[in-house]
Amino acid sequence: MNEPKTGERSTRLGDLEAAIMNVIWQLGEATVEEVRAALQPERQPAYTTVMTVMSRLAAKGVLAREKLGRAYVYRAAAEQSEVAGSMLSSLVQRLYSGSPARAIAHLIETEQEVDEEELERLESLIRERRQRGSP
Amino acid sequence: MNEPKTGERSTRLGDLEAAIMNVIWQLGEATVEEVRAALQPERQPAYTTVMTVMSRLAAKGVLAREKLGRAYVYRAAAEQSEVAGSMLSSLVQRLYSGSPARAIAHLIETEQEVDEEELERLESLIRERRQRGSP
DNA sequence: GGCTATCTACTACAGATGTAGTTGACGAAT
DNA sequence: ATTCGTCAACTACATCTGTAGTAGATAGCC
Repeated sequence: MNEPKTGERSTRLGDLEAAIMNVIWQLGEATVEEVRAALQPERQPAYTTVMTVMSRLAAKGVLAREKLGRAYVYRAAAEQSEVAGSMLSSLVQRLYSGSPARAIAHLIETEQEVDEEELERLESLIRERRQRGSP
Repeated sequence: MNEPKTGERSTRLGDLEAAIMNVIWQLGEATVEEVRAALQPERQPAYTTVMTVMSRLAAKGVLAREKLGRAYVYRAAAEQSEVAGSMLSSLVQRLYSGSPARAIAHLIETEQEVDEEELERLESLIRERRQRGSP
């Protein structure tokens, strides 16, 4: 007696769940075993653990599954940008109370993996944003 | 029998916890009742709920408390930038697998509260970052 | 000095998540 | 067909978080 479908639940993902979704987004589709193998070596949960979590993700509607032979093949039912975006926005909302600038600043300042190319891309995004104006 | 102190636990905060920390960071210090009053009107949990969560935050070392008269006065034991930063980094790590640029892009593109002034500030941060080079 | 308001401490419980074992079905190998 | 490996389903349990009631201490009021 609840609605499972079309909406977007809060889509709050835990650590393992996020890690699994990441694998799926990267591989396009994968079986439980493939996901398990693709997880960080440090984090190699039991097969059944991965399966349980993936089932739950499917139940939540974030993953879709299809029986292929004996095993299920899982695909993402929600886009990375959608899920990640909503979680990111929500975190910014909660921790930076609606001031994303500080969050962005933190990322620019502290994250390692930002190379020149990306800096340029960000600059052009800023220009675009400015163009768009701030109503 | 575990070590509570100097380290930084994962400092993973839930929704209510984050909301409470936000109030504390803004007010500097506050009692349970003050925090409760300062929470969004939509979200007005019972007094005891706020107290329980604040006690837990104190136990985690994110809040410090001091008895003032009959009530405790709570202060932050961790800085906003520290906690928020680590949670943000961890989320980016988990959901953008170490590619913060996409996360930043998302924020620049979708968040409402980014005004001209902030855009400029971000640009100068990017310039600084470039200066620093990418080791 | 009781009555009442205000606080903290203790206790409880539900939902989400991580973790994993057990069981049973099914298909392959011999 | 017997055995073995693979997989899903079910079950279980621990931890974290949100939520809140109850009990007990205490201070101020009359």
